[in-house]
Order: sequence, then structure tokens, then C-alpha cells
Amino acid sequence: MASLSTSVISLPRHPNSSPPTFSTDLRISSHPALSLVDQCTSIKQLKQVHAQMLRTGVFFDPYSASKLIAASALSSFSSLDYARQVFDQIPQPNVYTWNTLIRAYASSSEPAESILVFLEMLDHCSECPDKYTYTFAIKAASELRALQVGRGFHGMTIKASLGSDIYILNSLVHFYGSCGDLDLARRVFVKTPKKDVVSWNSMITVFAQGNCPQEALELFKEMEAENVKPNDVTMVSVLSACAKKVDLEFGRWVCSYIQRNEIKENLTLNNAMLDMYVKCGSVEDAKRLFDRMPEKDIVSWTTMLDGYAQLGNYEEAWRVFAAMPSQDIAAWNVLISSYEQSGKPKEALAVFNELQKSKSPKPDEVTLVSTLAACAQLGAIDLGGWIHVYIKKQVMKLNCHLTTSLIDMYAKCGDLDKALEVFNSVERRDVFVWSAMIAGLAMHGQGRDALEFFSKMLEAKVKPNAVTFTNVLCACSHTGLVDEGRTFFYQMEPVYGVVPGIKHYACMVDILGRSGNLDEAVELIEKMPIPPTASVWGALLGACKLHGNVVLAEKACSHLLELDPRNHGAYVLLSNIYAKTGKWDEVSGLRKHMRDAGIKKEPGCSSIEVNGSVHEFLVGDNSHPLCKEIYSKLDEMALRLKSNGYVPNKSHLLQFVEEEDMKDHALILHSEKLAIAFGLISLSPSQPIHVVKNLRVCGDCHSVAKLISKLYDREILLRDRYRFHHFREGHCSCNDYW
DNA sequence: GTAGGGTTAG
Repeated sequence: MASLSTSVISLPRHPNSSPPTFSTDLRISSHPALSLVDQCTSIKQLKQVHAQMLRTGVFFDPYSASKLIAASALSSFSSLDYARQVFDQIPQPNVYTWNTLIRAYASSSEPAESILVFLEMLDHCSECPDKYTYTFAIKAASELRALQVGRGFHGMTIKASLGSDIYILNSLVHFYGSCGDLDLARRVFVKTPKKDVVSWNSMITVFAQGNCPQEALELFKEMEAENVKPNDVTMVSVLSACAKKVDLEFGRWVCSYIQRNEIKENLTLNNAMLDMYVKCGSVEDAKRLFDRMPEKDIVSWTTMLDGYAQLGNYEEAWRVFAAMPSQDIAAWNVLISSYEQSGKPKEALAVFNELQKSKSPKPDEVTLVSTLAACAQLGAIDLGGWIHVYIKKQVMKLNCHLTTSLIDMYAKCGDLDKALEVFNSVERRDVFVWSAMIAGLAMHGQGRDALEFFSKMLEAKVKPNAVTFTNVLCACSHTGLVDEGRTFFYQMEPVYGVVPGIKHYACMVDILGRSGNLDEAVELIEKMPIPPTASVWGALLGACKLHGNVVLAEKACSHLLELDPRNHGAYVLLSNIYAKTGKWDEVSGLRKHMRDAGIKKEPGCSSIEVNGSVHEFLVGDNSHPLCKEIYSKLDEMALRLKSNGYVPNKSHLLQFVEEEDMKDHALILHSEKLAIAFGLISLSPSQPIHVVKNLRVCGDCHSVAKLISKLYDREILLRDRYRFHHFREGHCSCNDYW
């Protein structure tokens, strides 16, 4: 046997040194060149064998040429371009040769080529595509999620009398599922005459991955009832369905089922069990399994890492991260996204920084999506903009995920123009891209524009979803478009097929309540088909505060506290209503109750980004290095405001403060004012002051910001928990409607 | 001589 340990290959001499003859020569299948093909470990070696085959003429035997193509296209060192070159040298490729190329492209990174080769085959091959050809071509269509193309193949298989081939039918189930058409997948499955285990597996997988975990589990039971023995692949999908359903009990049952039925455990199955445990919240079960797994790969480690991170146990998460054999980008992404999603955007950015410093792995699309979301939370536009440039420099394709994140980041960082620029620059806009743009316009108070975008979206034939409607209603709420809001709300289900959810009800209550239609808001709550949640009562309570309706406020508040007894926001709102109507006894009563129950008001916190770093201020904060300068600026501001007729609005104090002077003092120390003062001293006059506040802006701070924008001739952009306030020349973009 | 179904991060 020839050895390939050297890079230059010398083929063994043919036993009788005479050139081989082909066509009918059966010895060809054992020709030495062919066994060499199997031993190649690099494209270079393959090329040497190829050259020898050409020289000896072996290449012109279709069987031999196909082997060469298979090796160049399907091996670990595969090069499809090379395979294509080899293919093009073959004078008359047969069906098998065509199949090899179509198969190789189908599972490559360019499945579209597979379809093109299939079409070429129809033109150039004297034989018809066979059952193998179709399975490969259908696989390519699945990869591409090309519904129409696949349907075409489906029709062709029927015409070619291959309509009952089990391989083709199973591929079709998988294909329709990956196109998201569960209905067609099911129809093919139902019509499959003799279902084998793969048929069942395919359909279960389609349900599990298509957000129908319940159907997946039911089908598994049906499969059992039909006495089809499930295998390891079945169980992977069943576990995935348990994970999606967050059904730990059933998940545990499945694990014991696997043992009872002696389904052979392998790495993938163990990983699926790990994932199920983690998704169902039992990292303990996951850890027990992890410790006894004979083999672990990067997926096992990443799943454990995710388990700890999701539970907020970052100490253990970092320990797993450090212990993994290698940290791939997925591991970094777990950390960044879990920090970002649990409201720790600063930590997320710190991890991103570490990743940058470590040089490898390179951030991928998921990294950037999570990091942009963290920037959006913080209002960190410098880093956000940097990532935008990074994407352009890396010539990364802006897919819809990234586009959505960029629009969201720019909008939440106050740069609506940039958000629009991104929106206008892309070719493809899915429902999320449109919805993000509508949300951006809404939060900047441009409700009418938001609605115009909504109609453009409909014109573009993009179907709105629940998120779209939340944003549309939000736009109506921020701009006070009551009639429009009502119309959209009542059109949702009959016209667009989107059933109003709790968020939509909360928005609608907000729209009605805010505009003073408190009775209608109450009526809507009473008629809701789903039980109202804290957010719904919260919206009503907010409206009561705006319109000074103490009686209704107390009712809303008691409902709210019934559902969420520790909701400090409710106490604050009610207390504000009491304060507004001068009921100071009630204010102190509430205060006392909060103290006794150990409920603390979430401290107001404002942050401002100056030269790329984020500075945070709490109320009365004096921890900033420039604290002295900030406070003297505040004194100056107070004087200037007073001399311009400003009177502090004390109803915005939660605390009952005896001394009048103290009240003024507490107000002037609100975090947003500290941040604005810091902005005034550290930014050049041409730079707008961007402040992000964690709570809703207080009424007094709102008036102050308006005045400052005029007296100091500065633009102030304040983002509160709900929206943007853009102060310019004494006015706010919200028109004092918020 | 070829085939179909599976696990991690948004």
C-alpha cells in the first residue's frame, strides 16, 4: 500500500506496466489510484492523484472521476471550486457524477449552487434526475428556505413517479418545516404511506423547531402508540420540545425514558439533555449530568456556561468560562447577552472590551447585536457608532438582525436621523426592522411619522406582528393620537389577525387614560378577555396622576398592589397624586407603610456620556471627581432660574419634607439636574447634552430643562424610562404631553 | 458506488 506521508506521491507501478483499459474493465474499481484518493489528507495530495489519474487515463472512467469529485467536495479539506474544475473536465458525466456535485453543494456554504447545478443537469445530462438527485436538491432548497423552488422539486418527483419514495418524502417534510410551513410539512407526513423512524423524527423536529413543542410531544406519544421505536435522534427533538415548553417534569421523565429504553447515549443526546435542564432552570441536574458525561465538547461547556449566566450566577459562569478547553465566540456571546438581558449593560460592554483585547475570537453578528443592545440601554452612542463603523470596515453584511439593532441603538441614543439613515440604506426590511423604526419615531414623539411608516410597511407587503402594534399604539400614546389609537386597536384582530395581548391593552389604557378618557379606560379593563396585569393598572394609575383623580387612583393602586405587592412604582405614583392634591397626611402614611414593609423606591439614576465614558449620578450624589464644580454650577443654575421667575414645583417630592428650603434643595439635587450640570461644564456649547434616566422624568426637572435650554442656549436630550424629551429654545418635543 | 431526521449564543 502506498504511503501518503510524503507530499510528493509516487504511484505504485501497475503490475504489468501496461496502460489499463476502461469501459468494461472491472479491475478499475481496485485501481491503485483510487485507493490513494481515499488516503489524501490535503488538497495538494489530491491534485497529485488527479494528475496521475489524468496521465494514466483512469480519470476518464466515470466511476473514478466521481470518486475524485467526492473526495474534493466532501472531505474535511474540501474545495468545491476544485471539485467543480474536476467536474468540468469530465466529458460525459453520468447521473452519479452529477449527484455527487449537487450533494456537495447542498451541504456547503453555497447551497444555491446546488440548485444551479441541478438545472444544468436537466439541460446537459442525457439521463433524468433520480431519487438521489432529488433528495440532495431538496436539501439545498431547505438550506435556502426556498419554498417555491422546493415546491417545484416536489412536483417533479411526483411526475417522475418518485412520489412515494420514503427518502424524498422525509426530505420534503424537513424542507417544508424549515420554510416555516408546518401545514404543508404535516400534509406530506400524513400522506407518507409507510412511515419509518426518520419520518416521525422529521415531523417531531419540525414541530419542536417551529414553536409548536406541544404538538411535538403529542406526536412522540402517537409514535409510541404506533409501536415505532424511537431512537436517539427522536429523543433529541423531544428534549428540545421540553426545553421550549419549559417543562422540567416531562423533561426528567424523558431522561428516564431514555435509560429505561436503552436508547444509546451519545454526545449530542447528552447535550440535548443538558440544554433541557438548563432551559427548564435546573442547573443542578445539568451539572450532575455534565460531571458524568464521558465526552464533552464546546456545546456542552457553553450550555453549562449559559445555565449559570441565565440564573445570574456569574461567579460560577466565569469559572466555567475559564475552565473550558477553548473559548469560542459563542461562549463570549453567552456572557455578553446574559448581562445585557438582565439589565447589566455596563458589564456586557466590559466583556465586549475584554473580547476586543483578547484579539481572538473575532466578534460575530450575535456579539454585535448584543453589544448594540447594551449600548442602547446605556445611551452609549460613541461605542454604538464605533460598532457601526466596525461592521462597515469588516464588510459584514447588514442582515435584518443587525439592521434592527443599529436602528434601535441610534434611536435610543437620541440620534433619530442616523436611525433613519440606516433604515434607508438597507435593501431588505423585515417586520422587525420596520417595527424598530416605528418604535424609534414613537419614542421621539413623532407619532404621525410613525403611523406613516406603518402604512408604508403595509404597502411594502410586510405583515405587522404583535411587536409592530405595540409600537404603533405607543406612537399614538406619546403623541396623543386617541382616535387613531382606538382605530388600530380595534382593527388588530379582524384586519391583521393579531390578537391583542396584555401590552396592547396596557397601551390602550394609557392612550385613553392619558387623554382624559378615564371612564372608557376603566370600561376597557372591565371588558378585557385576559386578566389585567400590573402594567394595565399601572397605566390607569399614571393617567389618574395626570388628571388628579384620587378615588380612581386608589382603586387602581389597590389592584396593582394585589398583583404585585412590592411594586414601589405604585407607591410612588399614588404618593405623587396625594402630594399633588395636597394630601400630605396620606403621603406620610404611605411612606410609613413602605418603611414598615421594607419597600424602597428605586433610586433615580441619570447617566451622561462624555467623550466615550459614561458618568452616573444618583440623587444628591457627591461621589463624582468633579463634584465641587458640578455643585457650584447647580448653584449658579438655581440663581439664574429663580431670577427668571422659576418656582420649584414641590409636588414632585415623594418625601414629605418639613422645611420649605429643604424641599427646594431635594428638588435641585435630582439626578437629572446633576447630569445636566455636569454636561454644561464638560461639553462644548455646540454639543447637545444627552442624559439617560432610569425612571420617568420628574415634572420639575422637565420645566427646569426647558428653561435651561433657553437660558443657556443648549440642546438637551433626555431619555427617560418611556421616551425622549428633546429640549430646545425653551420647548420640549413632547409638547408637555407625557 | 450516492440519501432523509439531532445539541449551544440574538
